[in-house]
Amino acid sequence: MDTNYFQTLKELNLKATPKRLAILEIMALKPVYVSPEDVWQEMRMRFKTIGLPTVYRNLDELASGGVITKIINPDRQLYYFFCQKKHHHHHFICVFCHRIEELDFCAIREMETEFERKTGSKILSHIIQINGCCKKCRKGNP
Amino acid sequence: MDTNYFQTLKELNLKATPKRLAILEIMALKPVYVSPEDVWQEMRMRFKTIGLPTVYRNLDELASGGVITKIINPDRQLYYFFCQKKHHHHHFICVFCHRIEELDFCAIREMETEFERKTGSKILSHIIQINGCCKKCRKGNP
DNA sequence: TTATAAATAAAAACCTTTTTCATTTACGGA
DNA sequence: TCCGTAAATGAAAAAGGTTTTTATTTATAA
Ligand SMILES: [Mn+2]
Ligand SMILES: [Mn+2]
Ligand SMILES: [Zn+2]
Ligand SMILES: [Zn+2]
Repeated sequence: MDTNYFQTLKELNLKATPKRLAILEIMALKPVYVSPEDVWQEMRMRFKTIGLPTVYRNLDELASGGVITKIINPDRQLYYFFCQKKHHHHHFICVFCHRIEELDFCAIREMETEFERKTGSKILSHIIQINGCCKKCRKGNP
Repeated sequence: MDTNYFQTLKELNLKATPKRLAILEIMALKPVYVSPEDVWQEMRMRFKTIGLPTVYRNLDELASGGVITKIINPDRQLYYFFCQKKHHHHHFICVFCHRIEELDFCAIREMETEFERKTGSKILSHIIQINGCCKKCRKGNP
């Protein structure tokens, strides 16, 4: 894991502010996905003044830069996770404790049973969704 | 496609109100996923009084009953779709026009290229996420 | 050290979704 | 068919997460 967050921020053309560095440190340590509110709570222990909008903005910027990843949760709120894996992969998320297991495979049904046996987890549902731009919309979009 | 929506509602122990029937009719015709607001706009053409909360409530009930399906959209708002397929399957969604293609396969990477070639769509991203309850949380949950 | 653009705090605004509650409606049983 | 009752609805307000606005502060390149 790369811990030169100053460098990380420079590469995104973002100023290396103490608060940004702290957000990266906080995120990198967590084996769970977190809400902006979660991050804010931790930030408040480190800084006497830290606004929630600052946390929202920074998390959004870091996600746009690909440093952290947005996590889809059934509650449709914002969550982020600092992935260790850099190649294409997916996640098992626990919607109760927010713990994440990073997965290397991509097909689903076939391995559900084996996955449950190996990890002791109970799979409640899975999401597979392909997002894109249909034929009609390609005329004038991405 | 089953169009006996009166029967559909009875099976869910829901009263067959004109508004519920209209919502089902509206949903069943659409090849796109829709927001509660979208449905409300159509309902307003059919009823002089129709509250947005009624639309939200009914869509939620229908989704709980498995009649319609929640669609995950990157904007994290509520969307629903009336699936034609009844077995386990997934969707290609166009985030521009909300058109949906119902898919029969489950693995992803392998077929992206073929899918794009066949349909003329451009896949921008895909979501695979397994939701569940981890080993630790199973002690006291689902 | 200084100039400048970028980042921030605080407050308010925003917007989707949910709740509350009084009124109306569907419908099973008389 | 008529009633009684639980369910459904409309209107209004509230909730709650997220974003915008603006004045001030800060990082950093020159
Ligand atoms: Mn990951
Ligand atoms: Mn479908
Ligand atoms: Zn499209
Ligand atoms: Zn868990």
